Amino acid sequence: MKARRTNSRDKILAAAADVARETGPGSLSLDAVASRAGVSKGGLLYNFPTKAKLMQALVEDYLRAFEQALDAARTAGVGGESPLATYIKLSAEHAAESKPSASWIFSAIAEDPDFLTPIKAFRRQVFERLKGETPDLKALLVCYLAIEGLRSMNLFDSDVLSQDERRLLVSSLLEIAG
Amino acid sequence: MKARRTNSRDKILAAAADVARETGPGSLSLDAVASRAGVSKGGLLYNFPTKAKLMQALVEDYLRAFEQALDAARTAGVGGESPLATYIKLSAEHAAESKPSASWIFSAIAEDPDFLTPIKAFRRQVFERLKGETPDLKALLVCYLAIEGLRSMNLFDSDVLSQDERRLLVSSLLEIAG
DNA sequence: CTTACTGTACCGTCTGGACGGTCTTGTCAA
DNA sequence: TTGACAAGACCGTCCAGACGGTACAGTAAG
Repeated sequence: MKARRTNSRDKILAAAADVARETGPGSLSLDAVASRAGVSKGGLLYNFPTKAKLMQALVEDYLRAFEQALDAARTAGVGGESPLATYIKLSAEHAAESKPSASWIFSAIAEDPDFLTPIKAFRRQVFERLKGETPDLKALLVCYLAIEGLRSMNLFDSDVLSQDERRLLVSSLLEIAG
Repeated sequence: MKARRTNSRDKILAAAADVARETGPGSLSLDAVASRAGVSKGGLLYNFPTKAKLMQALVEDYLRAFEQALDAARTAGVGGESPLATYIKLSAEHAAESKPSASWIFSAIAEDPDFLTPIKAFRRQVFERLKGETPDLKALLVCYLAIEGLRSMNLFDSDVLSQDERRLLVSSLLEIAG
Protein backbone atom coordinates (compact mmCIF):
# COMPACT_ATOMS: atom_id res chain seq x y z
CA MET A 1 0.00 0.00 0.00
CA LYS A 2 1.72 3.12 -1.25
CA ALA A 3 1.53 6.26 0.82
CA ARG A 4 -1.04 8.66 -0.60
CA ARG A 5 0.36 12.02 -1.37
CA THR A 6 -2.93 13.64 -2.23
CA ASN A 7 -6.46 13.14 -1.09
CA SER A 8 -7.96 13.98 -4.48
CA ARG A 9 -8.86 10.40 -5.04
CA ASP A 10 -10.93 10.13 -1.91
CA LYS A 11 -12.50 13.52 -2.45
CA ILE A 12 -13.57 12.43 -5.90
CA LEU A 13 -15.09 9.18 -4.68
CA ALA A 14 -17.00 10.99 -1.96
CA ALA A 15 -18.15 13.58 -4.46
CA ALA A 16 -19.37 10.89 -6.81
CA ALA A 17 -21.43 9.31 -4.06
CA ASP A 18 -22.86 12.69 -3.11
CA VAL A 19 -23.78 13.59 -6.65
CA ALA A 20 -25.46 10.24 -7.19
CA ARG A 21 -27.50 10.66 -4.04
CA GLU A 22 -28.47 14.27 -4.54
CA THR A 23 -29.00 14.75 -8.24
CA GLY A 24 -30.05 11.22 -9.06
CA PRO A 25 -28.10 8.24 -10.33
CA GLY A 26 -28.67 9.16 -13.95
CA SER A 27 -26.97 12.50 -13.57
CA LEU A 28 -23.64 11.11 -12.50
CA SER A 29 -21.57 12.77 -15.20
CA LEU A 30 -17.86 13.30 -15.02
CA ASP A 31 -18.38 17.04 -15.14
CA ALA A 32 -20.75 16.95 -12.19
CA VAL A 33 -18.38 14.80 -10.15
CA ALA A 34 -15.39 16.94 -11.02
CA SER A 35 -17.02 20.21 -10.07
CA ARG A 36 -18.42 18.72 -6.91
CA ALA A 37 -15.02 17.44 -5.91
CA GLY A 38 -13.44 20.81 -6.59
CA VAL A 39 -11.34 19.32 -9.33
CA SER A 40 -11.18 19.93 -13.03
CA LYS A 41 -12.36 17.34 -15.44
CA GLY A 42 -8.81 16.77 -16.56
CA GLY A 43 -7.77 16.18 -12.99
CA LEU A 44 -10.59 13.74 -12.52
CA LEU A 45 -9.56 11.84 -15.62
CA TYR A 46 -6.03 11.81 -14.32
CA ASN A 47 -7.08 9.95 -11.19
CA PHE A 48 -9.59 7.72 -12.94
CA PRO A 49 -8.71 7.39 -16.60
CA THR A 50 -12.20 6.25 -17.46
CA LYS A 51 -15.65 6.40 -16.00
CA ALA A 52 -15.67 2.65 -15.60
CA LYS A 53 -12.57 2.84 -13.39
CA LEU A 54 -14.29 5.38 -11.20
CA MET A 55 -17.27 3.10 -10.74
CA GLN A 56 -15.04 0.17 -10.05
CA ALA A 57 -13.19 2.11 -7.38
CA LEU A 58 -16.52 3.07 -5.84
CA VAL A 59 -17.53 -0.57 -5.64
CA GLU A 60 -14.21 -1.76 -4.30
CA ASP A 61 -13.99 0.91 -1.64
CA TYR A 62 -17.49 0.17 -0.49
CA LEU A 63 -16.87 -3.54 -0.23
CA ARG A 64 -13.57 -3.08 1.51
CA ALA A 65 -15.10 -0.74 4.07
CA PHE A 66 -17.88 -3.17 4.88
CA GLU A 67 -15.51 -6.08 5.14
CA GLN A 68 -13.25 -4.20 7.53
CA ALA A 69 -16.20 -3.12 9.64
CA LEU A 70 -17.40 -6.70 9.79
CA ASP A 71 -14.00 -8.02 10.79
CA ALA A 72 -13.64 -5.35 13.44
CA ALA A 73 -17.07 -6.08 14.86
CA ARG A 74 -16.30 -9.76 14.92
CA THR A 75 -13.06 -9.50 16.84
CA ALA A 76 -14.41 -6.80 19.11
CA GLY A 77 -17.62 -8.73 19.62
CA VAL A 78 -18.67 -9.51 23.13
CA GLY A 79 -17.86 -13.07 24.05
CA GLY A 80 -20.55 -15.56 23.18
CA GLU A 81 -22.21 -13.36 20.58
CA SER A 82 -22.91 -15.37 17.47
CA PRO A 83 -21.50 -14.24 14.11
CA LEU A 84 -25.05 -13.94 12.83
CA ALA A 85 -25.89 -11.57 15.66
CA THR A 86 -22.94 -9.31 14.92
CA TYR A 87 -23.88 -9.34 11.26
CA ILE A 88 -27.42 -8.29 12.14
CA LYS A 89 -26.29 -5.53 14.45
CA LEU A 90 -23.71 -4.13 12.06
CA SER A 91 -26.05 -4.18 9.08
CA ALA A 92 -28.87 -2.62 11.05
CA GLU A 93 -26.65 0.21 12.21
CA HIS A 94 -25.43 0.66 8.68
CA ALA A 95 -28.98 0.80 7.36
CA ALA A 96 -30.09 3.22 10.06
CA GLU A 97 -27.93 6.00 8.65
CA SER A 98 -30.04 8.73 7.19
CA LYS A 99 -28.06 8.90 3.98
CA PRO A 100 -28.63 5.99 1.63
CA SER A 101 -24.93 5.26 1.67
CA ALA A 102 -24.80 3.38 -1.59
CA SER A 103 -27.23 4.94 -4.03
CA TRP A 104 -24.34 5.29 -6.45
CA ILE A 105 -24.97 1.60 -7.06
CA PHE A 106 -27.78 2.58 -9.36
CA SER A 107 -25.40 4.66 -11.41
CA ALA A 108 -23.01 1.76 -11.63
CA ILE A 109 -25.75 -0.61 -12.77
CA ALA A 110 -26.98 1.87 -15.33
CA GLU A 111 -23.47 2.21 -16.63
CA ASP A 112 -22.84 -1.48 -16.87
CA PRO A 113 -24.64 -4.27 -14.97
CA ASP A 114 -21.37 -6.15 -14.71
CA PHE A 115 -20.34 -3.86 -11.91
CA LEU A 116 -22.66 -5.97 -9.79
CA THR A 117 -20.59 -9.12 -10.11
CA PRO A 118 -18.05 -8.30 -7.39
CA ILE A 119 -20.89 -7.30 -5.11
CA LYS A 120 -22.73 -10.54 -5.80
CA ALA A 121 -19.60 -12.53 -5.17
CA PHE A 122 -19.01 -10.72 -1.90
CA ARG A 123 -22.54 -11.36 -0.71
CA ARG A 124 -22.38 -14.99 -1.56
CA GLN A 125 -19.12 -15.31 0.32
CA VAL A 126 -20.54 -13.61 3.40
CA PHE A 127 -23.62 -15.78 3.25
CA GLU A 128 -21.68 -19.00 2.89
CA ARG A 129 -19.50 -18.03 5.79
CA LEU A 130 -22.52 -17.34 7.97
CA LYS A 131 -24.00 -20.64 6.90
CA GLY A 132 -20.95 -22.44 8.17
CA GLU A 133 -21.10 -20.62 11.48
CA THR A 134 -24.80 -20.83 12.20
CA PRO A 135 -26.31 -24.09 13.40
CA ASP A 136 -29.94 -23.12 12.81
CA LEU A 137 -30.45 -22.80 9.05
CA LYS A 138 -34.01 -21.55 9.34
CA ALA A 139 -32.98 -18.75 11.66
CA LEU A 140 -30.15 -17.80 9.35
CA LEU A 141 -32.39 -17.65 6.30
CA VAL A 142 -35.03 -15.52 7.96
CA CYS A 143 -32.54 -13.14 9.54
CA TYR A 144 -30.34 -12.80 6.49
CA LEU A 145 -33.25 -12.08 4.18
CA ALA A 146 -34.81 -9.63 6.61
CA ILE A 147 -31.53 -7.74 6.82
CA GLU A 148 -31.38 -7.77 3.07
CA GLY A 149 -34.85 -6.27 3.07
CA LEU A 150 -33.71 -3.55 5.43
CA ARG A 151 -30.79 -2.79 3.17
CA SER A 152 -33.10 -2.62 0.20
CA MET A 153 -35.47 -0.19 1.87
CA ASN A 154 -32.58 2.03 2.83
CA LEU A 155 -31.23 1.89 -0.69
CA PHE A 156 -34.54 2.81 -2.26
CA ASP A 157 -35.03 5.43 0.41
CA SER A 158 -38.47 4.10 1.20
CA ASP A 159 -38.58 4.07 4.95
CA VAL A 160 -41.86 2.31 5.59
CA LEU A 161 -40.82 1.50 9.14
CA SER A 162 -40.83 3.87 12.07
CA GLN A 163 -37.85 3.99 14.40
CA ASP A 164 -39.70 1.95 17.00
CA GLU A 165 -40.62 -0.65 14.44
CA ARG A 166 -37.06 -0.88 13.25
CA ARG A 167 -35.85 -1.39 16.80
CA LEU A 168 -38.48 -4.02 17.37
CA LEU A 169 -37.49 -5.77 14.17
CA VAL A 170 -33.82 -5.88 15.10
CA SER A 171 -34.52 -7.19 18.57
CA SER A 172 -36.83 -9.84 17.10
CA LEU A 173 -34.13 -10.89 14.67
CA LEU A 174 -31.55 -11.12 17.44
CA GLU A 175 -34.00 -13.22 19.38
CA ILE A 176 -34.49 -15.53 16.42
CA ALA A 177 -30.73 -15.70 15.90
CA GLY A 178 -30.47 -16.92 19.46
CA MET B 1 -61.35 2.48 -19.73
CA LYS B 2 -61.52 2.73 -23.49
CA ALA B 3 -61.46 -0.46 -25.50
CA ARG B 4 -58.02 -1.06 -26.98
CA ARG B 5 -57.99 -1.35 -30.68
CA THR B 6 -54.34 -2.10 -31.00
CA ASN B 7 -51.83 -3.99 -28.95
CA SER B 8 -48.92 -1.76 -29.84
CA ARG B 9 -48.97 -0.17 -26.45
CA ASP B 10 -48.52 -3.46 -24.65
CA LYS B 11 -45.93 -4.66 -27.11
CA ILE B 12 -43.94 -1.53 -26.49
CA LEU B 13 -44.11 -1.87 -22.72
CA ALA B 14 -43.03 -5.48 -22.89
CA ALA B 15 -40.23 -4.56 -25.25
CA ALA B 16 -39.03 -1.85 -22.89
CA ALA B 17 -38.90 -4.32 -20.02
CA ASP B 18 -37.00 -6.81 -22.18
CA VAL B 19 -34.48 -4.27 -23.36
CA ALA B 20 -33.87 -3.09 -19.82
CA ARG B 21 -33.30 -6.62 -18.64
CA GLU B 22 -31.15 -7.81 -21.51
CA THR B 23 -29.02 -4.90 -22.55
CA GLY B 24 -28.89 -3.19 -19.19
CA PRO B 25 -30.93 -0.43 -17.65
CA GLY B 26 -28.66 2.27 -19.02
CA SER B 27 -29.25 1.25 -22.60
CA LEU B 28 -32.97 1.85 -22.54
CA SER B 29 -33.09 4.27 -25.46
CA LEU B 30 -36.18 5.03 -27.46
CA ASP B 31 -34.56 3.64 -30.58
CA ALA B 32 -33.77 0.36 -28.87
CA VAL B 33 -37.29 0.00 -27.51
CA ALA B 34 -38.86 0.85 -30.85
CA SER B 35 -36.81 -1.64 -32.82
CA ARG B 36 -37.35 -4.32 -30.19
CA ALA B 37 -41.09 -3.77 -30.28
CA GLY B 38 -41.13 -3.96 -34.07
CA VAL B 39 -42.35 -0.41 -34.24
CA SER B 40 -40.89 2.68 -35.77
CA LYS B 41 -39.66 5.44 -33.56
CA GLY B 42 -42.47 7.63 -34.81
CA GLY B 43 -44.94 4.96 -33.81
CA LEU B 44 -43.41 4.68 -30.38
CA LEU B 45 -43.68 8.40 -29.84
CA TYR B 46 -47.19 8.25 -31.12
CA ASN B 47 -48.13 5.96 -28.23
CA PHE B 48 -45.89 7.56 -25.63
CA PRO B 49 -45.17 11.15 -26.57
CA THR B 50 -42.20 11.29 -24.26
CA LYS B 51 -39.83 8.93 -22.55
CA ALA B 52 -41.14 9.97 -19.17
CA LYS B 53 -44.64 8.88 -20.16
CA LEU B 54 -43.30 5.51 -21.16
CA MET B 55 -41.64 5.06 -17.80
CA GLN B 56 -44.74 6.19 -16.00
CA ALA B 57 -46.82 3.65 -17.88
CA LEU B 58 -44.31 0.95 -16.98
CA VAL B 59 -44.64 1.80 -13.31
CA GLU B 60 -48.43 2.05 -13.38
CA ASP B 61 -48.90 -1.21 -15.22
CA TYR B 62 -46.60 -3.01 -12.82
CA LEU B 63 -48.36 -1.68 -9.75
CA ARG B 64 -51.78 -2.40 -11.17
CA ALA B 65 -50.83 -5.98 -12.01
CA PHE B 66 -49.53 -6.65 -8.52
CA GLU B 67 -52.56 -5.09 -6.90
CA GLN B 68 -54.91 -7.20 -8.98
CA ALA B 69 -52.95 -10.35 -8.22
CA LEU B 70 -53.06 -9.55 -4.53
CA ASP B 71 -56.80 -8.93 -4.56
CA ALA B 72 -57.40 -12.12 -6.49
CA ALA B 73 -55.28 -14.14 -4.10
CA ARG B 74 -57.08 -12.62 -1.15
CA THR B 75 -60.57 -13.43 -2.32
CA ALA B 76 -59.55 -16.85 -3.60
CA GLY B 77 -57.60 -17.52 -0.43
CA VAL B 78 -58.41 -20.62 1.52
CA GLY B 79 -60.57 -19.84 4.50
CA GLY B 80 -58.64 -19.01 7.63
CA GLU B 81 -55.48 -18.05 5.79
CA SER B 82 -54.19 -14.79 7.14
CA PRO B 83 -53.65 -11.83 4.79
CA LEU B 84 -49.99 -11.87 5.72
CA ALA B 85 -49.74 -15.50 4.64
CA THR B 86 -51.27 -14.78 1.23
CA TYR B 87 -48.95 -11.83 0.84
CA ILE B 88 -45.97 -14.03 1.60
CA LYS B 89 -47.06 -16.74 -0.80
CA LEU B 90 -47.84 -14.38 -3.65
CA SER B 91 -44.61 -12.43 -3.28
CA ALA B 92 -42.55 -15.59 -3.03
CA GLU B 93 -44.08 -16.97 -6.20
CA HIS B 94 -43.50 -13.67 -7.89
CA ALA B 95 -39.86 -13.61 -6.81
CA ALA B 96 -39.32 -17.20 -7.90
CA GLU B 97 -39.73 -16.30 -11.55
CA SER B 98 -36.48 -16.65 -13.38
CA LYS B 99 -36.75 -13.29 -15.08
CA PRO B 100 -36.15 -10.35 -12.80
CA SER B 101 -39.56 -8.98 -13.69
CA ALA B 102 -38.89 -5.40 -12.85
CA SER B 103 -35.33 -4.53 -13.74
CA TRP B 104 -36.71 -1.65 -15.76
CA ILE B 105 -37.03 0.03 -12.37
CA PHE B 106 -33.35 0.84 -12.56
CA SER B 107 -33.90 2.60 -15.84
CA ALA B 108 -36.72 4.57 -14.33
CA ILE B 109 -34.62 5.59 -11.35
CA ALA B 110 -31.76 6.58 -13.57
CA GLU B 111 -34.11 8.66 -15.65
CA ASP B 112 -35.68 10.41 -12.72
CA PRO B 113 -35.80 9.20 -9.10
CA ASP B 114 -39.28 10.64 -8.76
CA PHE B 115 -40.63 7.65 -10.62
CA LEU B 116 -40.17 5.85 -7.32
CA THR B 117 -42.77 7.90 -5.47
CA PRO B 118 -45.83 5.98 -6.66
CA ILE B 119 -44.05 2.75 -5.83
CA LYS B 120 -43.15 3.97 -2.37
CA ALA B 121 -46.71 5.09 -1.79
CA PHE B 122 -48.03 1.72 -2.90
CA ARG B 123 -45.70 -0.15 -0.59
CA ARG B 124 -46.56 1.98 2.35
CA GLN B 125 -50.24 1.42 1.68
CA VAL B 126 -49.81 -2.35 1.48
CA PHE B 127 -47.76 -2.36 4.64
CA GLU B 128 -50.23 -0.27 6.58
CA ARG B 129 -53.04 -2.51 5.48
CA LEU B 130 -51.15 -5.61 6.61
CA LYS B 131 -50.41 -3.90 9.89
CA GLY B 132 -54.11 -3.45 10.49
CA GLU B 133 -54.81 -7.06 9.67
CA THR B 134 -52.01 -8.74 11.58
CA PRO B 135 -52.19 -9.06 15.36
CA ASP B 136 -48.54 -10.00 15.89
CA LEU B 137 -46.45 -6.96 14.97
CA LYS B 138 -43.15 -8.74 15.43
CA ALA B 139 -44.17 -11.49 13.05
CA LEU B 140 -45.34 -8.95 10.50
CA LEU B 141 -42.09 -7.00 10.63
CA VAL B 142 -39.89 -10.04 10.24
CA CYS B 143 -41.97 -11.55 7.44
CA TYR B 144 -42.47 -8.32 5.54
CA LEU B 145 -38.81 -7.44 5.62
CA ALA B 146 -37.72 -10.94 4.66
CA ILE B 147 -40.06 -10.82 1.66
CA GLU B 148 -38.62 -7.45 0.79
CA GLY B 149 -35.21 -9.04 0.93
CA LEU B 150 -36.35 -11.78 -1.41
CA ARG B 151 -37.68 -9.19 -3.81
CA SER B 152 -34.42 -7.33 -3.66
CA MET B 153 -32.35 -10.40 -4.43
CA ASN B 154 -34.55 -11.17 -7.40
CA LEU B 155 -34.26 -7.61 -8.62
CA PHE B 156 -30.49 -7.57 -8.38
CA ASP B 157 -30.38 -11.02 -9.89
CA SER B 158 -28.18 -12.29 -7.08
CA ASP B 159 -29.67 -15.62 -6.17
CA VAL B 160 -27.65 -16.52 -3.12
CA LEU B 161 -30.28 -19.04 -2.05
CA SER B 162 -30.77 -22.48 -3.47
CA GLN B 163 -34.25 -23.69 -4.34
CA ASP B 164 -34.40 -25.80 -1.20
CA GLU B 165 -33.32 -22.88 0.92
CA ARG B 166 -35.93 -20.65 -0.63
CA ARG B 167 -38.62 -23.22 0.09
CA LEU B 168 -37.41 -23.57 3.64
CA LEU B 169 -37.44 -19.81 4.05
CA VAL B 170 -41.00 -19.47 2.81
CA SER B 171 -42.25 -22.25 5.03
CA SER B 172 -40.45 -20.70 8.00
CA LEU B 173 -42.05 -17.37 7.27
CA LEU B 174 -45.49 -18.93 6.99
CA GLU B 175 -44.85 -20.61 10.31
CA ILE B 176 -43.87 -17.31 11.89
CA ALA B 177 -46.93 -15.65 10.34
CA GLY B 178 -49.02 -18.22 12.15
C1' DC C 1 -62.11 11.17 -43.38
C1' DT C 2 -60.02 9.43 -39.28
C1' DT C 3 -56.92 6.41 -36.86
C1' DA C 4 -52.69 4.41 -36.33
C1' DC C 5 -49.07 4.14 -37.68
C1' DT C 6 -44.17 4.04 -41.05
C1' DG C 7 -39.93 6.17 -42.57
C1' DT C 8 -36.73 9.66 -42.96
C1' DA C 9 -34.49 13.65 -42.05
C1' DC C 10 -33.13 16.66 -38.84
C1' DC C 11 -31.93 19.60 -34.45
C1' DG C 12 -30.04 20.81 -29.87
C1' DT C 13 -27.98 19.01 -26.02
C1' DC C 14 -25.15 16.33 -23.27
C1' DT C 15 -21.30 13.26 -22.37
C1' DG C 16 -17.04 10.65 -22.33
C1' DG C 17 -12.77 11.22 -23.42
C1' DA C 18 -8.42 12.96 -25.84
C1' DC C 19 -5.02 16.41 -25.72
C1' DG C 20 -1.73 19.99 -24.81
C1' DG C 21 -0.50 23.14 -21.54
C1' DT C 22 0.58 24.58 -16.53
C1' DC C 23 1.83 24.54 -11.76
C1' DT C 24 4.04 22.10 -7.91
C1' DT C 25 7.19 19.09 -5.76
C1' DG C 26 11.21 16.30 -5.21
C1' DT C 27 15.97 15.14 -6.65
C1' DC C 28 20.54 15.88 -7.39
C1' DA C 29 24.73 17.77 -9.27
C1' DA C 30 27.79 21.72 -8.78
C1' DT D 1 22.66 26.83 -1.15
C1' DT D 2 21.17 26.93 -5.47
C1' DG D 3 19.78 26.05 -9.94
C1' DA D 4 18.34 22.61 -13.51
C1' DC D 5 15.28 19.35 -14.56
C1' DA D 6 12.03 15.56 -14.51
C1' DA D 7 7.95 13.49 -12.81
C1' DG D 8 3.44 14.04 -10.78
C1' DA D 9 -0.90 16.31 -10.36
C1' DC D 10 -4.05 18.96 -12.43
C1' DC D 11 -6.43 22.60 -15.73
C1' DG D 12 -9.28 24.10 -19.75
C1' DT D 13 -10.70 23.27 -24.22
C1' DC D 14 -12.36 20.76 -27.97
C1' DC D 15 -14.72 17.10 -30.43
C1' DA D 16 -17.23 12.99 -32.19
C1' DG D 17 -21.05 10.44 -31.15
C1' DA D 18 -25.36 9.22 -28.97
C1' DC D 19 -29.67 10.42 -27.42
C1' DG D 20 -34.38 12.55 -26.89
C1' DG D 21 -37.44 14.80 -29.41
C1' DT D 22 -39.66 17.26 -33.67
C1' DA D 23 -41.49 17.62 -38.24
C1' DC D 24 -43.55 15.91 -41.98
C1' DA D 25 -44.94 13.26 -45.95
C1' DG D 26 -46.88 8.87 -47.00
C1' DT D 27 -50.11 4.79 -46.35
C1' DA D 28 -53.13 1.03 -45.24
C1' DA D 29 -57.39 -0.10 -42.97
C1' DG D 30 -62.01 0.68 -41.49
